[in-house]
Amino acid sequence: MPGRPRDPDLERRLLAAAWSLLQSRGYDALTLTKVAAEADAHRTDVYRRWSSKAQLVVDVLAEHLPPVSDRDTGTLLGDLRAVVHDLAVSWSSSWVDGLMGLTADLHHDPDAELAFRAMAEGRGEPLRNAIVRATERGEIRTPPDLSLIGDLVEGPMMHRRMLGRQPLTPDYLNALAELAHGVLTGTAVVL
Amino acid sequence: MPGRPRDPDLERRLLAAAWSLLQSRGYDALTLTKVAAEADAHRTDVYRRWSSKAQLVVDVLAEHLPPVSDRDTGTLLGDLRAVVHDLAVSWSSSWVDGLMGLTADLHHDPDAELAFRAMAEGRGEPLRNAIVRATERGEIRTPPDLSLIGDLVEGPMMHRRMLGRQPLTPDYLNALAELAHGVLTGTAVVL
DNA sequence: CTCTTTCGCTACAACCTGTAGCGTTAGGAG
DNA sequence: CTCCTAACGCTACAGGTTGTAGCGAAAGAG
Repeated sequence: MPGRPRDPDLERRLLAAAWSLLQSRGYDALTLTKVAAEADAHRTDVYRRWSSKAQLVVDVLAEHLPPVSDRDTGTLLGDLRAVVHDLAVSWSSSWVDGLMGLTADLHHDPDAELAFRAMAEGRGEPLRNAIVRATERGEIRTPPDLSLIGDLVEGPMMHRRMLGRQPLTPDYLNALAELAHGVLTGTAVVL
Repeated sequence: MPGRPRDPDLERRLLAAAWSLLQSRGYDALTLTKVAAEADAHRTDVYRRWSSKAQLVVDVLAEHLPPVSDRDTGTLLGDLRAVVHDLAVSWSSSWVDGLMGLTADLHHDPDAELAFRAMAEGRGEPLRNAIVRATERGEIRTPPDLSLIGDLVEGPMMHRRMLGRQPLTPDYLNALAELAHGVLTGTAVVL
């Protein structure tokens, strides 16, 4: 390919600047103008790489989101507790405030939405794997509706953080894990 | 109070214009400039009444959100189904897309956030009342964590609509109602 | 060495926001 | 009926963001 190659350092600086601004000011206050300024670059450099603020932020999140563990604890309940805990770390971060703004933008940005969904999908894999393991172990009889379970695990914490703006306490997360466990195994849930 | 009284018709026109724009274009595309234009008024008229776009939209929503029924069906499960169904109507509306943008703005708008929370709080009352009735009926032994139950009922549908962007089917809603019923009564949930 | 693409930089039109200021007007207070 | 005050109609401004365009200069690929 002829032509001057892209400067990888410039890209790195822009991503770092975006991440920094995302943490300190939040998504809404994050501006491509400010990103460029913080990266000591030009606004046009940002537009040359990302077609929108949402695209940029999705890339930034994919790079910095704390991972969801996928280790086998030996029991379904243990796995669920691990997954719930790791998801809660992300939902407890200060920048989740901005997640609302991001998902709002995704509605007019099909490409960014696709990238975002791919990322979200990947973060749901540990939960699905835990269910597969539990099924092989015999802890689960009938195969569950994975989509519903996903909503069930992440939905309440999303609701609590975004609308209720309350913290996710260990007790709360434990209740969530036991709830999912009860639903998956068909046993009574005692909270 | 001396002085020229406010024009109630002007207020009505502005609210109607905002509601119209909110439905057709969504929250993000809604602009105080456009609201004023659509209402055949001046931008300053909007600023004189609401201090921000979020405040205006909260007022609009309070006026137009479909209500949540609070009637006694005779059984906890029936009440839960009714409440879940009514909540789902709101979460299925097209403008929920804009809810993300609104809640994003609420973060820098304490007054609007307060008004929004008051509204959200009110919409949670039918659920709480249903639990009270079920407790008096003897369907519920130990008083549940109302906050958790609220997250449990509304969280999954919020998650499904906002992140998954999937529809809320009758089966899905029924599963949600039975889930809440199982948790409240301490019985096994069979989905 | 040449050619192509990126880069640095400036500039532009378009839009929205929030505030200010001005006469004008309507209606309550007296 | 006459004040007097606040709302109204309207214009204007400063500040910010967006997206795009264009240019010469630089850096590698071929």
